[in-house]
Amino acid sequence: MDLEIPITSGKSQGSGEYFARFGYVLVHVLTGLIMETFPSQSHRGRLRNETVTTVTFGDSTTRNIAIGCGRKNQGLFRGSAGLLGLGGKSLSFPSQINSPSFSYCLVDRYATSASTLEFGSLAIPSDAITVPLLRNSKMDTFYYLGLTGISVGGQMLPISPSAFALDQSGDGGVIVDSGTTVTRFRPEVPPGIPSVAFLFDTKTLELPDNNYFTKVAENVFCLSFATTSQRTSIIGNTQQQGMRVSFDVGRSLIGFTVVEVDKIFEEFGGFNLVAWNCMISAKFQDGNVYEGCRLFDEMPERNEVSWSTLVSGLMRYGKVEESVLYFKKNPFRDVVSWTAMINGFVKNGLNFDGLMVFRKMLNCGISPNAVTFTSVIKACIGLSDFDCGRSLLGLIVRYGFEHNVSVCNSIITLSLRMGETEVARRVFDEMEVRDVVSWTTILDVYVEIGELKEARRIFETMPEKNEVSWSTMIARYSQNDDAEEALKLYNQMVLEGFKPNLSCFSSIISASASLVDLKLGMNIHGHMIKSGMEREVFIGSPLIDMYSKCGKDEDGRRVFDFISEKNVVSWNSMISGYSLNGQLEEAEELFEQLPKRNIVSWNTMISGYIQNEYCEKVLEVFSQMLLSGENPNGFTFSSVLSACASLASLEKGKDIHGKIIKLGIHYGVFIGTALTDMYAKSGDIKSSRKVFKRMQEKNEVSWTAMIQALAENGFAEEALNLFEEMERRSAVAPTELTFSAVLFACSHCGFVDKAFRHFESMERVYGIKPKGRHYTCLVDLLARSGCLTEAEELIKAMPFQPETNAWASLLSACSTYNNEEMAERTAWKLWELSTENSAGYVLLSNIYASAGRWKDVSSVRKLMKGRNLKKIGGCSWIEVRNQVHSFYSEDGNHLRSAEIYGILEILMFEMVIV
DNA sequence: CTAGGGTTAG
Repeated sequence: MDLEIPITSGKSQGSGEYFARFGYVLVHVLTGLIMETFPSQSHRGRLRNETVTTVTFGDSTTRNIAIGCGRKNQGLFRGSAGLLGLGGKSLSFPSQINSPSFSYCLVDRYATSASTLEFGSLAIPSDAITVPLLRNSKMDTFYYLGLTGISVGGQMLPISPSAFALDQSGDGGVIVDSGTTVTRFRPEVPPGIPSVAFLFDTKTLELPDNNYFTKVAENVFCLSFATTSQRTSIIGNTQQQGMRVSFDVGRSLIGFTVVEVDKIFEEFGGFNLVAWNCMISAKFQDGNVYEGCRLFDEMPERNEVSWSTLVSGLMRYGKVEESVLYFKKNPFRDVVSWTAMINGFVKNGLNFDGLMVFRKMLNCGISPNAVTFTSVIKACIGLSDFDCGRSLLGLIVRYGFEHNVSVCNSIITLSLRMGETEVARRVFDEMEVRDVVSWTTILDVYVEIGELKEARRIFETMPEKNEVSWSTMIARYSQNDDAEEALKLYNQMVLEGFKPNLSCFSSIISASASLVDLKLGMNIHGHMIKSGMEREVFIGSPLIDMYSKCGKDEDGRRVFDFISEKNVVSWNSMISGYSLNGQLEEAEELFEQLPKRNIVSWNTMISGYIQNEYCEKVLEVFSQMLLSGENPNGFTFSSVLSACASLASLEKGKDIHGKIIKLGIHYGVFIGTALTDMYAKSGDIKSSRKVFKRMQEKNEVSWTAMIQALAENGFAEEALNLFEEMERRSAVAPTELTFSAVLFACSHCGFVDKAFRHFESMERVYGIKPKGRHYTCLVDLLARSGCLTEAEELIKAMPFQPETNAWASLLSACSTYNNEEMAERTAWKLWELSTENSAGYVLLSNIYASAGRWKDVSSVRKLMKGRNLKKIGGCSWIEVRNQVHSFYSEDGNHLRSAEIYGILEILMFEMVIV
């Protein structure tokens, strides 16, 4: 259905006039039209992402379509469905607002939370998160500015992970379209709910300037951050002064806009003292330190509340010196302001100074209260000064706060940090009144001592939970690699109406990263955006990690660029993300740019080179690292050793081993295993055995490394014995890789029966499904033992596509056992799988040659030539003074090859004589 | 009857 809505004529004229008064133009589209566009029957129960209908608005230049978000009381963010940025800090009015290619839409909040209709744009900015709330007094509805995604030609083109993740979050549909096709992301839309939408177009109409928006945003935001009582207070005040302000906690967190705040100032001569204090507090909560200070300076009179608001506000943003200065000037130094000082120091990590302030306070004759004690206890915990903590207990009793709930809560934490978990439990048990913090703290006690089951039991039975309780459990499951359980809890938490906070997001995005589930990750990313936390460093890194693990390093980069205050962890995550996706150049570039590298940065870069098989680079970076003065740790060494193993560079490996001993680094499982492997790969099996023997702690990887080491160095029986020892000890279970090594060993001894026995036990005893390489081992074993038919049958019986190596092994055995007929068959099979495998051609032609079938030899050669293949010769190399020299058979490419061949002749001559 | 300081997770 096509709908032509002329934007520059007819009905919209009135709208133009209306909005012209505000300095910009909006187009008002009435519900009727919308409901016509989306008749109720047609969209009920339909699937997501379905093209609903074709809508054309306006002419080509003013054509703007958007689709809305959220549905009231549905989805994950109940009551605030579709509200982007609500309660978040990351309000940024994008500079692109003046860019003609972008247009923005204002959408009626309730309309969109009820139905899917909005108007968007042809193009949407990539940082699609900006959402200030505006209240239009004339319409008495709330609006938000929503920027989302883009689709061109009906195809969804998410231009940022933000935009796309927004779609994925499931609690609101978003966007689409170049102007002809609207794609709806909500499965059903309840009919009959009025919708109102506004949009303004940057191409044809003037926009309000940035200042206007910034001002609106700031002030709205400021109030959105205020507590309920702060807002109630402001309303109370303004109402007293005769102004009518509508405010409904149940409906919205946003009470009013800057327009009204300004009006209050203009028409009523400003706030009274209480309202001033509220405004200052709200400014600080919003992170606007400058504005908070300005308001403080400008206010006509101040009381103790104003002063302590300022002092704590400054402390919260790390402005310790300024805060102290103001504290000194403060004429009303009461308990609260002293406590604010103590806590401010503690917040900034200056625990000792906090305690000093406490002492000074006592010296000044000010009596501490319960809040003071909670702060001082925190300082002791921060300092790990448990003697001080103990002496505080006496003071608490003297001032009579031993039954105070908050003080007891702090004592529980103190006891936990002191390692006195039983004391913690006793304090908890003896409390007469417990609050949600008490329960959460005792929950944490069990989580900390690793009694997750007991913690879970407490969690299930505690009388009240808050978001910290949920976070505690979720974080722990996530840390214990139980991502599924973490997610289950997360979903449950959201369903029960709790809003995930920063720390919860951090855990849950790590969990989804470990599941490598992009859709899930984006879903959660969408929640983050809607909570306005997208720019936080704390969730940025796991988010980068998630995108990178899912192969979306570019999206990871967008997240990275978007973090407002990056730290070294963010940089490391991004570097690791790039190398995970093979983008080593980008990783290197970032590594170079990284302002301050830490040990993890170096390790990340090193393991990046390993993953991408640039082993020489590893040693290079490692020496750079030593030069820079950074001390390598266990991770560094195990990576560097594995590089040495790949290079089969015994000299380097020994050198590294020496460094490890010199630095006195403890031989953990990782280093031990890496050493075992390195020595084995470099051919020094004796040292390999020695290291393995000395390892105090061994895991399945260590055992596997040793078994493989023995098998590959011709000690197959010893390898098998070691495996049996491993099975007997049953402390560690063999893995897939262990079995590869074991079968390899069997194959080298010709132990057919043993091999089949182990192979069979894989699934039966250990529940490991055999993979291609295990079958290949068996095929190889059968073929080498001359059981060609059995080998061929095994290949055919494999439950999946056999590896090319399986065919190659068989072919090679056909050659050994002169089975021409099977060789031909096998060679063709091999070529079917891989035309580039030159070994097949060579083998077959050799078989023909030995049978005297010269015609066939030449046809195979021709075939090989026609496919542009060359025989890959065997290659040997030797390491001399840190340089690897490699040689092929009859190779004359080496710079000093004349000399080399000369020496070789002398050697040969001497060998003959001896 | 409204305004300032605090405890739990990461």
